[in-house]
Amino acid sequence: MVDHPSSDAEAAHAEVELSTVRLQEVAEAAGVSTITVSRCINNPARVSEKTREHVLKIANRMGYIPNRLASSLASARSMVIGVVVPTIANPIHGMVLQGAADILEPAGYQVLLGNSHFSKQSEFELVRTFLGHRVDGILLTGRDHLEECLDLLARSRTPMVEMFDYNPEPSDMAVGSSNFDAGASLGQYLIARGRRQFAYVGHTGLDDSRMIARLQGLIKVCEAAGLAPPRHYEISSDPGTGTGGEVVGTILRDVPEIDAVVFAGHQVAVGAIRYSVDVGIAVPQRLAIAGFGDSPIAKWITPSLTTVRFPVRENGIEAGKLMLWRLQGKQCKQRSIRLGFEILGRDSA
Amino acid sequence: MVDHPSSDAEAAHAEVELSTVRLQEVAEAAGVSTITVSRCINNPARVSEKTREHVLKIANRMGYIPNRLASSLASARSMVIGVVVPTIANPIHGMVLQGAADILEPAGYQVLLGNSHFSKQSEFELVRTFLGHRVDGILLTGRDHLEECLDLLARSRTPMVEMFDYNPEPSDMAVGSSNFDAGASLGQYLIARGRRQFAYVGHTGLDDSRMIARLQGLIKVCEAAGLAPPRHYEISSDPGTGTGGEVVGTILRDVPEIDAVVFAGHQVAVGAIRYSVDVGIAVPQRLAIAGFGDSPIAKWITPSLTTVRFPVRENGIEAGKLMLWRLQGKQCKQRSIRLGFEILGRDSA
DNA sequence: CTCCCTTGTGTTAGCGCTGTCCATTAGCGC
DNA sequence: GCGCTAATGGACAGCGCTAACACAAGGGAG
Repeated sequence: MVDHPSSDAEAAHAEVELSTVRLQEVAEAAGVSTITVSRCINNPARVSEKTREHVLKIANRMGYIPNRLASSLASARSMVIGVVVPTIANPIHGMVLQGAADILEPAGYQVLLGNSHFSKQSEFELVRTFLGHRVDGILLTGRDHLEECLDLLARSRTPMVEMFDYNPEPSDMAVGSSNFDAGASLGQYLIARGRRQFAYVGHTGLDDSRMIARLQGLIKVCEAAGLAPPRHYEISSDPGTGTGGEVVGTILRDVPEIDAVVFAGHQVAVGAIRYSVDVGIAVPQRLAIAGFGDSPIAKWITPSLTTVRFPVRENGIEAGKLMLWRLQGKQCKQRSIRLGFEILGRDSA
Repeated sequence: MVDHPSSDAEAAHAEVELSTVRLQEVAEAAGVSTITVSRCINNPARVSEKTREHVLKIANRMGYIPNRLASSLASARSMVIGVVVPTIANPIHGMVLQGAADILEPAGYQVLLGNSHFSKQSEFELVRTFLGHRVDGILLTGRDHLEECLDLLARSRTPMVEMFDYNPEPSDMAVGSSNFDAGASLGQYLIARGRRQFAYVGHTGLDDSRMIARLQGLIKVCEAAGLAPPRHYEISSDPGTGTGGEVVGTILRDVPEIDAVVFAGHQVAVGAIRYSVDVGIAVPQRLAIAGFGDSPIAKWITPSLTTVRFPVRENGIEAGKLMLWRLQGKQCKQRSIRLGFEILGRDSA
């Protein structure tokens, strides 16, 4: 190990142009080979403590920032996880993402984000892009994907977790609550409280598979209770144009006997409560209103909204953990994690 | 250009193991050099149409996905933008991010996300990490950063946009509304409606500089109107432990003459309205309540919250545009973009 | 004193792609 | 025929890092 009396001056100069500080410069300044510097950073155990300290001190002083592109290329590990959400503007997905990031970042992984805008085609293209970046893993939202997308993922052998929907037979790994069960439980809750004739309102801003699963759960309990199946409506819920409470009017005009409306989401359900109160429909006396998903609005509206709470943040956390397990080569205990949910019985139903 | 009768068979085989399809394989299958394939993808104009079509068809058939790590390393452009937000679980930042992504993704850039959890130190570390990934640009939230962080950014010559706060003298580029002006305008609005004695409640979940700028605007108009400066309170607003409406009680006990409370955020203000209604403080007759930032809850609570709406999504969009301009080498018209805001006068003040 | 194993460090050969420079060809006017 | 330009494609040398192997030194067992 050679002593470099001039190394301080060199370091000061190097700091001016960060881009020029390479592993090799650090190695020269420290009087060791490049691989030793590399090991000091990535595999400290394989270097003697004395060398490590010396090298790291110099690397630090020179303001060395390892080039992860080069490192990833050489090692075939990018330390990046690609995450596809429908839209990050929806706080639900923000919370999932936060949960995942809170697990992945401390482990040294960075999150590459993509918004699919509820398009499976866009999702596929994002997956392609992510694979181009050679991400070490991919987190997808929902269980409904393009065949080609799953194919590509499988062929590329990139670990993948489907979030937000329970899937006992995932194409790789999955974590989420059962939307079917949630629909069934909410239905049971309503039936137990005397409701007999349901409408179900699906809407944009939620992917089809989850919407349908919730409906199917509802259908099942209706059947089991000997009730008519729920009337199925479909609306758009662009935040700008209001949340489509008007559908309540339509429903009651169509089928006056309906005494409970279940909305696929909570925002829309809140809009429906507003509307009903405004036009004088008594909630819950005349009409029960319920939804899926929770938020402060659901709690604070009058009457407050009966809804199903999903453990959103936990979903991201568990997805991150599954991914980490896989990446660290540990034998996965299970490929699919089932999360619960909770019926929040409030005033609207 | 040689004809390869067996190229189809080769392609089928290659598809099995995606990881082995390299530029060179495509080049061989197409009977051209690697650089020609590269140009077909990145610089189509430099290749004759005939060659391009032929090459792209083969690349497609082989399921070739360019390795962006290698490409970035060789070209010194990663097509990745790093974005640091305090927490993506907050829908405000989700919407900003969405705006930015909606501009950047169509231009071929991907977003690498980092959560600083309101810590400037974490922000700095994320910036270091991002620079390690050789991002082409960085978007930060707020105008308050570690000195070292700005230094590093400047030395690395990485384009950077500060979002969410107007800054006429940004260290690189900036976009946002003036929080000082927003505070002043809200103050004027309240004074015009007869309020004379203010309290201002800052809270966690918002960085200091914005909170203080809003307060300073308020102080200015109080002075100008010959009123006493606002009383300054500070609370924590962890979503779990409620939104601290109790501070209203404290304030009125401290200084009963206070007739208007301005909250640094809207969630907390909504909590304060709830509390006031519950304990029988007449809003707005006895006490005006106002906040900054808008959301459905602010509108739907009774009484509805008077607040300041910032153009959140536009913030992200403009930040993305600024970044793109810079990256495309166009002369920036301006380094700092000032966005407006809107006083939403509702029932609470 | 050899053998072998462990520990620490170095050498070599890429990872997959693109910038730069150069070679070839064709088309044109004189 | 010549030189000129423009269009097209190729050879080569890296980008900055690490996996794999090589090698030296030291220590314990036989």
